[in-house]
This record gives sequence, C-alpha cells and structure tokens, in this order.
Amino acid sequence: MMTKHAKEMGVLKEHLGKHQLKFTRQRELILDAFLKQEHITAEEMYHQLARKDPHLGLATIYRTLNLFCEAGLAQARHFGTQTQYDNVSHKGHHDHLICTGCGKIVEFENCDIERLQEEVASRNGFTIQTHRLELYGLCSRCRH
Amino acid sequence: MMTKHAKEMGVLKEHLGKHQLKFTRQRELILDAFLKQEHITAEEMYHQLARKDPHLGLATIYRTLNLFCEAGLAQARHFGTQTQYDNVSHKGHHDHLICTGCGKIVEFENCDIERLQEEVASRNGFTIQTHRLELYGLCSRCRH
DNA sequence: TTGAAATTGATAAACCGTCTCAAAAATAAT
DNA sequence: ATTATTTTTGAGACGGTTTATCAATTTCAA
Repeated sequence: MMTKHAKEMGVLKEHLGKHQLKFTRQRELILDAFLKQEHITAEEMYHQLARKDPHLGLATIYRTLNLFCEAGLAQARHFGTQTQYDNVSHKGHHDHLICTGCGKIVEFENCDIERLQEEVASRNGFTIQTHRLELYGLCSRCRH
Repeated sequence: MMTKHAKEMGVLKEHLGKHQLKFTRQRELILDAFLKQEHITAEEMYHQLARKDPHLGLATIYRTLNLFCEAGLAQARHFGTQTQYDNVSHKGHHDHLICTGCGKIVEFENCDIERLQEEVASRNGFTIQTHRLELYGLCSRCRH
C-alpha cells in the first residue's frame, strides 16, 4: 500500500543506506506513528504501539527515536524527568513557552523571530537546518 | 567588604527568614561556590566541594540548589541528561549557532530577537525568566 | 538460497534526582 | 549559658527513565 509519509520515509531510507543500517518493519511502524504526532515520549509511543502486529519493545522505540534524531527527522528535548521527541518535519515548526512553575507548555510560532534568526546565521556564514527556541518562565497562574 | 556576595547572601537570608528556614554553613558554602559560576550541575558542584571543610553530601547540594531556585537566585534547566542550575544574577546571556558538520559553536546576542521573545511571552501571559536558543546548520566551510 | 551483518526484545544495569531517617546543628526559650 | 524545639544534614535506599547486553531473529547482498 501507498504510505502516507513518503517524503520522510525517503529521508530515513537515505540515512539508513548511508550508514549500512537496515530497513525494518519496526522502523517503518515507529516512523508512521511518530509522524502523526507533534511530539511524543518513548513511553507514550510504547503504549500506543503495544498491540500492533509485531510487538515493539521499549528499547527498540528508544533506539529508533534516537535514530530519527540522527537522521534529522526528530529532535530530543529534555523536560522534567522525560525526553520529548519533537517531529521536526511537522509543518509549521513551533517553539515552546515552558512554565517553570507547573510545567505547562505553550507552543508558538513567530515569523519575525525566524527571519532574524536567518539574518544572524547568514551574517556568520551559516545556513540553518533547524533550530530550537525555548522560553522559560512563569505562566499567569503560577506568578501569583 | 566582608563577603564577596553580600547582596545575594542577603536575598538568601531574607528568603530563609520568610520561610522559617535556617542559615547554615553548608548553604553559605554552596552559595559562594554557585555565584562564581554561570551555570553548574549538582554533580559538578559536588566534586568541586568534596574537599571543603564540612563535607557536603550530594543530597544537600541538590536540596540547596533547589532552594536557590525558590529564592530566585538560580534557575533550573534540563540540558542533556542533567539539570543545569543557572546563575540568574549573571548577566550577558548568549545564544548559540551550532555547525552540524564540524561541531563549531558560535555565540551571539541579538536584542531584536530578545524583544520579540518578550512580546510572545506577554501575549501568552508568561513572564520570562530565561531562554535557550540554538540554531543548527552548516558553517561556510562545511557547506562546500 | 545462503550467510554475513544488523536488529530485535527481554531484562539487567546505569544514571539522576528525591526520599527516609537518625544524628547533628541552629535558633528560641528559659 | 543551658535547655528545648525545630530544621538540616549525610548516607544510603529508592523510583523512574534511558542505555547496555546478548541470544535469537531478520534483513539483504551475493
């Protein structure tokens, strides 16, 4: 059947080919599930995929999500005690406002900031591939 | 001047007073060591202070750094697998341009970006305490 | 089809940070 | 000062998350 995520699947396959790694049913399943999310933890994905056809071990999920990071499809973000894996290719890249009081996360996008980032990069001779912007502070509720 | 960090020591003592907490030699030592750094992990501080007069347990260091956070002197950030405690009173925040090819890191500062960040935060009811901005890409050398 | 090489899942182990608790220290009361 | 009360400390136990180990399985090129 025709897969929904042909482009990302291609990116993965190219990365696998370049590193003598193999394309497996597990990696395909995990990528499919991953691309449906904006961000997810390994544990969450483990429970989501627990009942799928080939049973997926937690170790495999961790290994695969880390592989996605190396392939540029995902980005790891440590928050609280867990690691969030962000879907980089998710359209409309978003940044995070994180409340240091209660842990609430608000996603936002700001074109002006992105434009300035490009400016800073080119001034330094860089071409940006991706970025990470996290603002830490107190939400209105926690400030009081 | 008696102590080098009189101002911060005052902030700490005020916080202690307000919460029925006690001023101890350990808290004094840890604050002194902390204020010399821009940021530090509990583990790093543990090794730094291992040979000091009163021996400091790792648990005490964690407890005290968290206390500093509550007093507004420090700010915890999850970086990699560990928690970085940032020295809030340390000014001159800088962001990073990171080359994914050779690992080169360029530091930069951009007031316009910072201003826009404040804007985004207040629009969402947040007060920013700190932030983290990393731009990943290829430097001029690696692009060719 | 065959065989070398990589991957998988289960679980052990490592790691980080917090919790527990008896002993010690700091403050308040006498 | 001395005593009483409360908090803090350090050592190690503990819990949750992530990585390492390894035999069995799967992939893929020849």
